[in-house]
Amino acid sequence: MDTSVSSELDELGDTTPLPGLTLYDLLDPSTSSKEQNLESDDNSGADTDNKRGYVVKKESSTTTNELLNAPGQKKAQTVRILENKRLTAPMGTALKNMLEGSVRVVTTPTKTSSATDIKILNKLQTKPLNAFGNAPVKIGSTTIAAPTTSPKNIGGVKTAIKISDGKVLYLQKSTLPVVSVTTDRSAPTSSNIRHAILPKGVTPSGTPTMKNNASNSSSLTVRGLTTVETSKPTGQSLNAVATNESSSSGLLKSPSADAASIPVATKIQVVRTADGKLIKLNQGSPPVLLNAKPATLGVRTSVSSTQAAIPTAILSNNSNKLMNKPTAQVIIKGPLKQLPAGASLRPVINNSSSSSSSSSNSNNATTSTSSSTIASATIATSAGSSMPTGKMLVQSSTGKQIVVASRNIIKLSPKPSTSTTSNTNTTAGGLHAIQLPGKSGLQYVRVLPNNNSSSNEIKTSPQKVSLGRPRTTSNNNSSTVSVSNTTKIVMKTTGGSIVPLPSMQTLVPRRAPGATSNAAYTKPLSNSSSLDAARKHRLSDINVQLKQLTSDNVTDSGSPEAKKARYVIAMPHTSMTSATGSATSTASTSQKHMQKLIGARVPQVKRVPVQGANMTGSNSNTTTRKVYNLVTKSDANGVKYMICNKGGEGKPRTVFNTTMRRGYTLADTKLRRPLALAAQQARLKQMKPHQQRQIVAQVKQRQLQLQKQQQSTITKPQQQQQILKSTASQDTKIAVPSKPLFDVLKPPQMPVPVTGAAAALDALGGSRRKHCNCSKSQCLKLYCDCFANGEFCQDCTCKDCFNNLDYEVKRERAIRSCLERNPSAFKPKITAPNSGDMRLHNKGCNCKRSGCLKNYCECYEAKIPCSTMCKCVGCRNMEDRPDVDMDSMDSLADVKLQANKVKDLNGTYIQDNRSNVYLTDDVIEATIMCMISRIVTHEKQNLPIEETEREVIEELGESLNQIITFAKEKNDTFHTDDHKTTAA
DNA sequence: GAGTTTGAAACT
DNA sequence: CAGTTTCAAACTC
Repeated sequence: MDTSVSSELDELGDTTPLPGLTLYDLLDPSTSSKEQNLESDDNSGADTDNKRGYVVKKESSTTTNELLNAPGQKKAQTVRILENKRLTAPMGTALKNMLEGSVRVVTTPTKTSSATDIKILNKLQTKPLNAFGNAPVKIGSTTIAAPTTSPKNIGGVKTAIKISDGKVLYLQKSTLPVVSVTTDRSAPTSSNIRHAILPKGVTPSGTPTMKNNASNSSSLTVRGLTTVETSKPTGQSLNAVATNESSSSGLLKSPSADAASIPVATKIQVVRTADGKLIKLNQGSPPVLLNAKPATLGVRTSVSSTQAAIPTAILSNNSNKLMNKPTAQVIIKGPLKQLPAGASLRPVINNSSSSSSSSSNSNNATTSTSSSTIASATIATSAGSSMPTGKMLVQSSTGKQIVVASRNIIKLSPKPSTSTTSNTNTTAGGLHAIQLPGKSGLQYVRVLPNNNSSSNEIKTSPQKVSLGRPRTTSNNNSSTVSVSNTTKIVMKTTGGSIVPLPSMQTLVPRRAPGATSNAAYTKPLSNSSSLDAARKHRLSDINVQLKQLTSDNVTDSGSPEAKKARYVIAMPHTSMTSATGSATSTASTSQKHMQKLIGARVPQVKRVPVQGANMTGSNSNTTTRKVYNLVTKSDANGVKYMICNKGGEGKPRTVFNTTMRRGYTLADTKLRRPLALAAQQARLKQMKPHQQRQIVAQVKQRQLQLQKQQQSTITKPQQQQQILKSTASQDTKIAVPSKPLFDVLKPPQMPVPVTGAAAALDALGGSRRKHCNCSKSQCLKLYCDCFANGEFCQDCTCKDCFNNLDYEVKRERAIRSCLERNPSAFKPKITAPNSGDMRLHNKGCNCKRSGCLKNYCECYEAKIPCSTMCKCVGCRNMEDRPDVDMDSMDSLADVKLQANKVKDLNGTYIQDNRSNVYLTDDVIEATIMCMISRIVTHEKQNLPIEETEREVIEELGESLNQIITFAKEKNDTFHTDDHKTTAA
């Protein structure tokens, strides 16, 4: 399948946004020579947890772009998108669905089967594998099971594993195809046990039931495991983070299973092998092994579980047969069988939930393996020597097997979900829309052919991995991500923003030395080989770091580099914070800070109502549902794009009556209003490829800007505390800046094109503010409004424009330069300190001659009054008052202007100071005294300061009114006298 | 449309 | 940080 944009547009044609599915992670144990460090790490559980995910000891400052462009770079890209978690309006429904965890999975009609598609890029392993029981079980390079029995085994077969909550898991190596792991909260009684057959020493965790195919002699079946703690004598919890995530991650709990019978599913973070090594099963994410989540793995399956639906990783063949399965299965197969030559390399890792699913399209032969089990995964592990290190065999339910590098498997996030319904639909264009429990939107996944033949890895199939994962923070946002071993990714939002993601790393602000809380938004500083860096910079790492961000006990264990986040596309989750009642978001923190900066004064100006502005004060939580279709696409240059289709909220538009100058369009998210996703998609379809790329790149631009902003936002200690506080309450929720990233990523909100400003419409149909006309700045300076707004120049009349994808390097350099000069360069200039507050210019204007009554003035242009932040001279752009209309003020201004322009005898204008006649010292003093009198009166009455302030201002207004009236009268007299004089 | 004005951005 | 220059939009004619 070609990954043309057009086809992707078709995919995007499905308008229903998916719940926050995000590209979560790539499971890459094999590549982690660095992970070996972790494996051998015998540190305490806390340390282990802290270090989780910090696989990379040496960070590379190499930008993603560079990495992606590195020749021969075929590593699967790990991208994490922290989506904006705002709920779509109506919030009630969306939030409810989200909280309930309902997820609907829909597949595109073009494909016979629906499946989240994962492109397997690795070489095919043709070697037969040893039986599972005879060889170490490996996933990737990680050995999850050793052939030898450990002293902990019970009867030489079972291994008792104590989990963090006191449960005991018995891991038993069995020759039987299915191994059961039982968990018992108190004792290894058989009654209250869940079975999973695991090799000794292997402690799978909170993962979907992994059941091998019947054909497989040796397999792992892990059901409903909770966070697993090895029975290491140290007793140190290896999974500190995961322990309390059961509610949020809700991995395995099936709807039918009650809490008593089924332990709360949690995710395994670390597993200790028989040889005593600690194996990191995943990085900060609940998913085990394949990272497949129990509930949600099954596309099209409706999983009803009190626990949150888990992200699903689906490896499916092009037919996507498994997608139609109502069940979510992840099968891990032990021995790898020799694949027949030419055999289809389309592995399917299908996760199906046994829960009550109402999937309408269950065409799959695969059925849920167990009623209670949430999901099963079929994965052929590289058994012993037969399987190359870092490879695993993935077998579909149809029996097809493929050897893949584990790093090419995208790990889905363990998003818990409580809803029980899931629907699957098939959309045209091969796009599969899935709805996950707890998600009100749809996630689209798609199988795309791998066109990159230059990869040194054998491509198993022309498939592309499209994985989405619900975030741990519930949201309505969904994202479809297609990941392939491409060099460049572009994210495109249906909102009209398309961002190239090749240099996602660059989007992450540099991490300040010693900074901890903002580590997630930092990028590595050090330079290293592109290959290593690319591999290192994985979403999983980010996940861990983000998770770490949520922890107050962030330590500096390991190298400082270890904590640097990579490839973070932070998606603020404001909605969830409010939905969950968690702490305030970063944005609110920032707003508070801004409010402090501007002081108590909060102008109540209503002189120029902003049309379309969401002044209802509705929180930003309620609006966003997005679908991020991260589909790699290669252009002529080999640049691949990840299209992020933001649904729900749609393309934002500026609601201003007039066009806004630079900076305003990024401002208040409340000003953005949703645009029908379908309309956006339709517009996008109409776009030409280069236009689409442009838009995609814009998203990146905005991401970069927002990342920078977010970094600066969270640097303040109190803000960090707030973040930590909020995130701590959210368990697995990742602390991300509350300001929705994709609000920023959105195209600037422009006035709805009412007239023939069609030219102002951007490619996505959204109104485009205007077109720049830069001639000397190359559109790479803030002079250029397009650049300043994070947009690419489109249909502009600029000269020598570098503000496009063709000059991305220069562009990014320019962006950095701007940010170096002013970290807030791309921040919104106009923001509202609090919801419902009057917007204010953050920096204030500096007008000298315009009186702030011309569009030269940014405040005036933004239709907001000048504030104390302004340094303007002769400002007349002041707050409006009910009793003083601006017309009067304008009249006064006119009087002044007229008075100042008095022709002398030669006919030239001379300065006339009569305008100052009205504002004598006495008048001013009297006015001030009146105001002071108000203050004194109020103080005596102990009235609120707000009221005092209000009345003082009113007093001032009244005084000005009188002055104006007087001035007008005098002016009339003046003109009359002047006329009489002239006549005389 | 050309020229002027203006103020933010950039520079020194 | 202040002053100057550059720049592009806003404005005027």
